[in-house]
Amino acid sequence: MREPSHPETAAIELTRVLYALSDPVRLDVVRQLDREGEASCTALDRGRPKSSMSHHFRVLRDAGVVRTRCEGTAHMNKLRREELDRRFPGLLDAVLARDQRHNQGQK
Amino acid sequence: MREPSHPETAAIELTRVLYALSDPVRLDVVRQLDREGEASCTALDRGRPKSSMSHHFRVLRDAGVVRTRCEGTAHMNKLRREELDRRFPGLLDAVLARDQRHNQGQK
DNA sequence: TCGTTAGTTCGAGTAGAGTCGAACAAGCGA
DNA sequence: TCGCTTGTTCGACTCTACTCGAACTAACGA
Repeated sequence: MREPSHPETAAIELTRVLYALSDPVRLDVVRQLDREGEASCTALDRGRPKSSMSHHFRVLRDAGVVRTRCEGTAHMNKLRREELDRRFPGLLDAVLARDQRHNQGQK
Repeated sequence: MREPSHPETAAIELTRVLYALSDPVRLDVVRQLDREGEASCTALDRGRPKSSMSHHFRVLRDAGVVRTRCEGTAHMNKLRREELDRRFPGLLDAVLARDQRHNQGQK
């Protein structure tokens, strides 16, 4: 299991990012990464099967939303914050900020 | 063909909006609406079949991204800008701003 | 080297999208 | 009322996603 491939910043596509973020499970993962910084796949699965999570991480990786780094047997994931901010200024802020308001104010 | 139903502002869901915007055809429609204000379905179809466009407008409507108003036989669509801005501040700006940069800088 | 742990890959099942032609419905003008 | 125009709905097709168990692979420690 060598380091998985990631798109370069310039190759990150808006529609793919939006698509990656449009799934509740993946949005949840992104939220957690935003709060907790870097985390392994298992730490973010909330009890969901490994194979399902592996699928979602792949989508997030391929879209350029997260970067995965191998550390022993664990795969550490983190948001590609700066790169995304540079490429789509304000997008992640809007998605995640809204999220917090949603969690606090509405529920 | 009475006025189609639209979700209330408070009922607009982030994941559905992101999903609606993640399709190139729909994103293109949203771009055009952003530039041109209000427009009929035909004016935005770029030669695509009516049934396909009808599908996309439905997705955009159901997600709360556009509002459709009947005017004679035509259906006029417009972005629900203010409502979206209120519910997800900065989201549409990020999506559309990036869009323009993309169109200008890259193409 | 043998487990153990952490993820990936595969395969199958199910559901949902996008595409498009054809038929339908509604409003308008002649 | 008869067309014409504009969209919607329906049905069929194809493709892709999500889900999850099972098998596999890689790294680490004892």
